[in-house]
Amino acid sequence: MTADAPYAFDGLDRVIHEKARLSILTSLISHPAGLSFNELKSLCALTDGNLSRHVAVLQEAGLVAVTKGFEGNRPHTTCALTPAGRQKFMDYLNELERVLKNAAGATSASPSTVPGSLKPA
Amino acid sequence: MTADAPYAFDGLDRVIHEKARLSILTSLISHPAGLSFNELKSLCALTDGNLSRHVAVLQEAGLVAVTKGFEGNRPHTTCALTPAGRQKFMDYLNELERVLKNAAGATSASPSTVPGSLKPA
DNA sequence: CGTAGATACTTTACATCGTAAAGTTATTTG
DNA sequence: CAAATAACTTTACGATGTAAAGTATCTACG
Repeated sequence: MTADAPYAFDGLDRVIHEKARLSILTSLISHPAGLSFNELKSLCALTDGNLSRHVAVLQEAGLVAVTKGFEGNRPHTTCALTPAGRQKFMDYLNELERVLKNAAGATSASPSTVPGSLKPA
Repeated sequence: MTADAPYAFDGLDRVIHEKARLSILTSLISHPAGLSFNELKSLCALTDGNLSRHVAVLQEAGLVAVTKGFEGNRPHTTCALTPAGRQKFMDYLNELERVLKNAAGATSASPSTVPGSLKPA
């Protein structure tokens, strides 16, 4: 009797669930070789300050690795998913799929539902 | 050239995307006849105050209809999706599916990606 | 040569927001 | 009638997302 809340979605990690960071992570998983600061900026449509902060959060959480170097003589930051980050993101995606299935199941089906009938199927 | 940020996910409405509210909306779409305050509380594993606030937000956004009445002689609040809420939630779910497809596509495929090759497939 | 503008970020500062704790009103129970 | 329970609501605080300003370096122009 501890908790069987079917719609609680505990697996939706806060760090990942945030929209901007979800964008960043999706970009990165699609580009395993990593992406530069500016590439991320345009792919995700984020401002400089915004991206900087979110990347820092992801780095502190150990989800992305940030490499600061120089391209020519200008600073050049590259970001890539860490193995752990990739794993956690996959876990998150699994939970997302669960959300989607839960919701999608109800959307077209069940033309009528009685008030008393909790806990669907 | 205004913006073609493929990973921006503009459709992820803030009001819906929040974890607790996502729980509530998923609960409600699965129970079209509506749910009581307490049913929602246990389905979503939220505290009283928490649920109260989130429901208020959803109501102000026009996504859920809140009906306050009496069951016997105790107050009894019932929540249900509005038609608009249902529509917006469906739109959100579509965007979620896009996120999932974007990410899932990259997870198993593409054993190597060259740094220069942006804009996948 | 110097200065105005661009590039690549970082830092600060504010304002919003989620959450827990306390408060409210009414109603049972001992 | 006092204490406990029920069903919420309000307040208060801390965390967090975002925009604006700041920093440092480099390039182009006159």
